[in-house]
Amino acid sequence: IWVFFSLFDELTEKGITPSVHTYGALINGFCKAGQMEAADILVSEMQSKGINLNPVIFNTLIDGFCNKGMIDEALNQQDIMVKKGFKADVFAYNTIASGLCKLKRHEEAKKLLLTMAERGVAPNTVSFTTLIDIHCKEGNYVEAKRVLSEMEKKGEKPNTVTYNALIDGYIKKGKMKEAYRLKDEMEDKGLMADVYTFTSLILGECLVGKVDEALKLFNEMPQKGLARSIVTFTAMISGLSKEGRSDEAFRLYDEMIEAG
RNA sequence: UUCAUACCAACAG
Repeated sequence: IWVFFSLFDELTEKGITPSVHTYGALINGFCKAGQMEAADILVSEMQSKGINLNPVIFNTLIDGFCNKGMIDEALNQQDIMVKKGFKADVFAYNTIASGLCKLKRHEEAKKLLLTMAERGVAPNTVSFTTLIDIHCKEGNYVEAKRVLSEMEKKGEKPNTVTYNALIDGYIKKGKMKEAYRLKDEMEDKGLMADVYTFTSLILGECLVGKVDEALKLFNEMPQKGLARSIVTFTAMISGLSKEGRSDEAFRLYDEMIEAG
């Protein structure tokens, strides 16, 4: 980090002034790495150079603090943003809601997502998807499905992430038929099932003890041009081993290592 | 330049 800052200072001493976007990208990098102190330094630097902060920068900081579980500091940033004359936008709300979710503060997250409209910020696809995901994680796929209809009624289009969140809610409850139905539904809408969709379905089949069905999905992925992730492999491997099929599990393990 | 989805871990029970 200190190497970075000295190089960065050198650049600016040579009269190269980074743009807001450059700062934004750097701040985002530090936020993603959890280096909020470094992000803060860049923000101060921008201000001392008279570069105006924008809502994106604030949202980036809010996300960084949320991912560290520092909701209070995130809210503080939102406060500063508002005091600077920016409105808390849909990104800010979505980010804080998902931050609350990570801390298992589901009720507060739901309340935020349900009241943002009254506060003049229209929920978008991400907002609804977050809400769907919360209901699913609480095991309430019925309510989650209702939110899907609601968002469509309001003209917000569900995307692959929306369906994936919903499908995961169904498989966790062993509702495989309905999960496949949702997959068909998304494909009918031109949304392609991705590695998340398949991994959830594989996990679901394992949970209901249909490991062969899971294997079918697992083998279908490469044929569809989908790369299986480490998560896909571990789900499949643990499904096999729970059924006592350790030889197949080990074979997949080796395959996974070879594939990198 | 910013937000949402899959496996797994921990104290306690």
